[in-house]
Amino acid sequence: MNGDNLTVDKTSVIPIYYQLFKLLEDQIRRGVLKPGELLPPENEFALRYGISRMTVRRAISELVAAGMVYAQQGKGTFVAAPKLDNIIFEINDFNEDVKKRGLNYQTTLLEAKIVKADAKLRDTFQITDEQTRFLFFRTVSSAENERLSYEIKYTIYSKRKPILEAELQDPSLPNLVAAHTEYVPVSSKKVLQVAISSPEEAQILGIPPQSPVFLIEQTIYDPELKPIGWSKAIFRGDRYKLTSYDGWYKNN
Amino acid sequence: MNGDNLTVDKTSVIPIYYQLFKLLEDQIRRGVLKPGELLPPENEFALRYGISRMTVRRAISELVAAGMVYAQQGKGTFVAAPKLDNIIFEINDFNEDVKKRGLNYQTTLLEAKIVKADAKLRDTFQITDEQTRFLFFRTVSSAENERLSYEIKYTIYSKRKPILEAELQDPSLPNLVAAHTEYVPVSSKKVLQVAISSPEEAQILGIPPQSPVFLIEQTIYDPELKPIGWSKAIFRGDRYKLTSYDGWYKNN
DNA sequence: AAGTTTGAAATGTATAGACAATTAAGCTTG
DNA sequence: CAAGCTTAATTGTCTATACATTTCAAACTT
Repeated sequence: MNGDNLTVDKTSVIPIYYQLFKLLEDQIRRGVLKPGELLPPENEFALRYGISRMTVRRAISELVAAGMVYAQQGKGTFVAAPKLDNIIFEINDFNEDVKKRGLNYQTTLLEAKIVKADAKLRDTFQITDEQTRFLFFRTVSSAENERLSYEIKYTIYSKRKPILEAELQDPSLPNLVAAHTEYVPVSSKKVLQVAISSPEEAQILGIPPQSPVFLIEQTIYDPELKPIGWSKAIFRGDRYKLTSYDGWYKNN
Repeated sequence: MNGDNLTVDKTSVIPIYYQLFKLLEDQIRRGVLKPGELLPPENEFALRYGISRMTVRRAISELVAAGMVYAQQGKGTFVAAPKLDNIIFEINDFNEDVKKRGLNYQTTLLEAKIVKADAKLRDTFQITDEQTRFLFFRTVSSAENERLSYEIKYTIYSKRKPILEAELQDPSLPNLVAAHTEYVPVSSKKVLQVAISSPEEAQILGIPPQSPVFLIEQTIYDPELKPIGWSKAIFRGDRYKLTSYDGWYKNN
């Protein structure tokens, strides 16, 4: 019941290395093995469980990959101290957050058109050709008839593909770029700021002007680091908060 | 010069698996191998370079761990599509950000004392004992004589260790918890919000009241998920922005 | 023509063994 | 005693091999 299975089953369909990995992971999560502590040597595990040292190494390397232990040649393998200051989330988490609360969530397309590059756009995309065409999207997401976020997106328009309703299912910037350009998106830069809503944004979101909002700008690049997509998203500060967990929480 | 070394050197001190890993990583980063593409089978690599298949597997498993390829039993190994919507940063990045700009950065201790739990504190720490004592810290960080962030921190005070000037070198919450409690910090929850500065915060930071700020609350837990530390940090919205890169940017 | 079987190709797991590299402790020697 | 040497312990790399599992398509059967 308590998961204290201190053996491995060599006949199980579950790989031996995985059984051993889970066994050790569990002991670390529960604090039986504490940060800084020395693990038994690989050969002892091999002997104790009647398995090959390479199999033991496989289990331990999974722990290393998970950041739960670190090995020092000549010394041994130690339980690591968890990194607790990381904050990890996805841009999508902003919306997942709302969906999780079971609200009726939807994204509406306000506008989609093909535009030529103005000076500002040419600058962000580092191009000089005034004829280059871009796809432009404006969307609003809302829950329970309340508007929560507003987003504008630009991508280079190099395929002549029509804009489909279907792709609004996942109107994320990487997706739009992949669908409408011939470039391969491989890298991305995001800048997260606090801002004060502009009159236009306030009007669209139905909030008082000068309200605090999250502002996320994202730029997407191809392998040559050429910008191929850019977006700016505004999230209502009074409706969104981001929660991030890490470390070795117990999950069982 | 261009890193196009398509061989591995079996006599090098650099491990073979690592050479092969770098070789493939480079081709993926540069777009020679594109997302979705099929890699040659492991046996072909082994034959081509005159190395063992297990060594090839080691190289590929590093690529898998890096999220750059994925393997499907029976089918083959494919180049992955990079995840571009992740936002990853550390709480410390708020300050690193400022330090990077080469500014004279420093953290000042405003107050440090031992307090007994009031009702609100007992609630966040989920305890009933009114006698439990806490360490309380208030710090301000500034650059070029301008105050940028304000932070209050609480940790359970179970060791009788005096508060040292030294530990203000790294006054991060996980650090303080480790130094002053007997609990082992293994897990953490962070909530990031936009807020409007309170009169007190505005006064301390020297900004107009009602200014937009980042608010980060962090709770630190022991293996039993008992809260052992809590902090609230306020960052000036007009001075901080967070930048996050991911995907397969070229780094050479 | 439709369904079934078979087999080749690919990745996944496991083993036993050899040797390299690093560390720390004990020993030797000047 | 200090410096250097030796050795045991431990993790790191690499090989060759065997068999399992999954996928897919070709061959075969009905």
